[in-house]
Amino acid sequence: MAKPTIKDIAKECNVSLSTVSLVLNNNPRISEKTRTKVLEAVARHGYQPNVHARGLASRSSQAISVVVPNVNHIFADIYFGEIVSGIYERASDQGYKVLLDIANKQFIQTKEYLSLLKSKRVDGLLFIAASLKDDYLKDFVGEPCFISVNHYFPDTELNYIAVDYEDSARQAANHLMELGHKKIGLIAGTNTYTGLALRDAFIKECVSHGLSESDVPWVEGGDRWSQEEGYEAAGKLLKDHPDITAVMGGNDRLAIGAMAYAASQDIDVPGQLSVMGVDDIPAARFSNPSLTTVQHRLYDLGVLACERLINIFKGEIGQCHEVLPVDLVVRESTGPAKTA
Amino acid sequence: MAKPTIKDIAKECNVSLSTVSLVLNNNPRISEKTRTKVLEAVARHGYQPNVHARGLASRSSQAISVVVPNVNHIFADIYFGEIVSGIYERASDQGYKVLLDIANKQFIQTKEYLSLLKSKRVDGLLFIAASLKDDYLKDFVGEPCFISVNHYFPDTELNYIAVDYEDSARQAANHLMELGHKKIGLIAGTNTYTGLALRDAFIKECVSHGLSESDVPWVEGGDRWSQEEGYEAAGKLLKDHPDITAVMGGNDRLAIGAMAYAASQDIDVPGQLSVMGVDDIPAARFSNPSLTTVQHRLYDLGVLACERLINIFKGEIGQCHEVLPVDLVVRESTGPAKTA
DNA sequence: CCCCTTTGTTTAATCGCTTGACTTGCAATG
DNA sequence: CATTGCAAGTCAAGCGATTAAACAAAGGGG
Repeated sequence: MAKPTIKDIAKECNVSLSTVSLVLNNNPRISEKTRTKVLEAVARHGYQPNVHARGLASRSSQAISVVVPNVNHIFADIYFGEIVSGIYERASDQGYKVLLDIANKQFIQTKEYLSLLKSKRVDGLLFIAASLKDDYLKDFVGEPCFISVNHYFPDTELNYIAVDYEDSARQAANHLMELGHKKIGLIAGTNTYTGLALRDAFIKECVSHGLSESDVPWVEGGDRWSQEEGYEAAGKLLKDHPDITAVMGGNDRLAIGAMAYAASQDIDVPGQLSVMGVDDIPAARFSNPSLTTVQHRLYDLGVLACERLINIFKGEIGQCHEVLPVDLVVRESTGPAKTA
Repeated sequence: MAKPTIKDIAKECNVSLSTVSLVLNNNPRISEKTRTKVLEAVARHGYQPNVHARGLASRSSQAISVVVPNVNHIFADIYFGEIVSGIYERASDQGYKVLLDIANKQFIQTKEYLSLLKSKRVDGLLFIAASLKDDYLKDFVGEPCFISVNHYFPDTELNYIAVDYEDSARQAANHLMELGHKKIGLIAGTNTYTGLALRDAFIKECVSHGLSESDVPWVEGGDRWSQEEGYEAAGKLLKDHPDITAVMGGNDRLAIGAMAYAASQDIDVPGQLSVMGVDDIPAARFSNPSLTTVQHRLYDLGVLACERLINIFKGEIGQCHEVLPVDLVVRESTGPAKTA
């Protein structure tokens, strides 16, 4: 029989349509006997309920969309892969499918992110790490079926979930200050609010421990948060402020770039210069010297983001403004400040 | 009005349900006048047809699933990102949505890849580069709504589309032989049929130009096709065959690893040893020396894979067994064989 | 002036499932 | 013994579109 329907199963079992449906939805009102009878017939025919009929009647599609930025080679960055994997994990074990969307011009101009919801294609959206200029996300204010992942917009009520960039900054600042560093250069990515938050929190923490703002000079890391940009930025930083004894990178790749610059100038790390980053990407462990950093569990972030979205679907929570703890990971690239 | 339906639009325009539907589906039998009247109402209400109602009635879902292997940090490899981006591009401009699936244990054991089709969740599937042991793909023999991307199974009728690994091998072999190399080491990934095809074609080409099989020793590259594995493999190769003057990597990462090994042993590339790879990943251009390689246009592969699948949906083609041309890219890492 | 096309629109059947309201049979209760 | 309560099912009304087939009006040819 081609494509059996619920009707075929019902007929074969001598029960009504609705009984089959109830069995399939684990309704407790069905006796164990009929239940197994039905399930056997289902297995025998390899029956799969039609997802559209189901979605139409139940007005939910058991699917979410994951939106990633339209960056060239987006997935070259482990960052997204990790989060997406986490999302996929939780989604599939909760019976949700994952749609992939890329926030390209068409997606934004046609407001496809809203169409997806209106057309019931998905029950909700997860936006991964947009940048400062993605203000179209404001369309989602008041819309519960949406969470911004690892990004947030100050002064809005948008749902978000992110790792704690401010605490990352504080832990990093304290680690360096405890090692005696009194003049610390910062390479900051400033095209995201989380990047800005990291920069500001870092400087603030330093100042609150007695350093002055001029003891914490910072330079722009660039939009791609890349190793190459870190290399450049470190050069600028050390040229303008030859007396800094430590460099803090806005992420690990910037930090690794900074170490590469140090190596190119025969500056010993950590002997003459301490360097640290944020994220704990795999490369951080294998760099030479291995990189001290603040670990962000991005896979877990993905898992949790998905979980919160589903929590919202189920009405278990009404909104989501959550921040995940981070951990300092001390490796070889940081050491006591050299005494002048 | 909450969530307008086709009925609301029809009422407002004083036309029937079907008229609106016909307009929405660009049926030419509707007059220009009614068409614009309807479209205006649609725009006014921000109406979006319910995807489930549509799918139920039209028995198609305008969505495809892209299945990637369950590899840790899968997206760390640019490889997949490129193909997926290409697929997304063509899918969205043809009005198809893209579902992301990961071929993990659950996905395979529950035969979810079949359920997706049976439940009409998607109209078709694109499997990206599975490995030798993924024989469950045989379930798709005779199933048109499926294409294996950059991978194929010999002796089956499975649809596939892939870059030309055999020609890659031939071009590489000829490039090295033209430079005078007479003893060439090969680092081969052997956990995919394409990897095996590359290895066999490379050796065959060399032999057909007068080398003997012992002039083309090969070692296993490992399952991850990684730089680290390339480093190891190069060591083994050069230890067992100190007289080789060139190394061919099964992909760029293996080749870059081999170059790293050469550097660690103060072997000059290309002065003492030529090294080349396959793929032309971005890093190939930036390695030192820059890497000679065979370019695989993976983004284009993704675009075409998606196009072929849609061709099949439309009945424009019945099957797909296609191979994409590749191009030799000569850079700095290969040179004339050193004369003994 | 009648019949036949053509063009534009409507009618109505369907797609396959969910779900609140209703039935039935039977054991327990007062 | 009539009544109540409950467990296990069934009924039937949607859900919101698509799409043959039917139909009405307008034009065209003889």
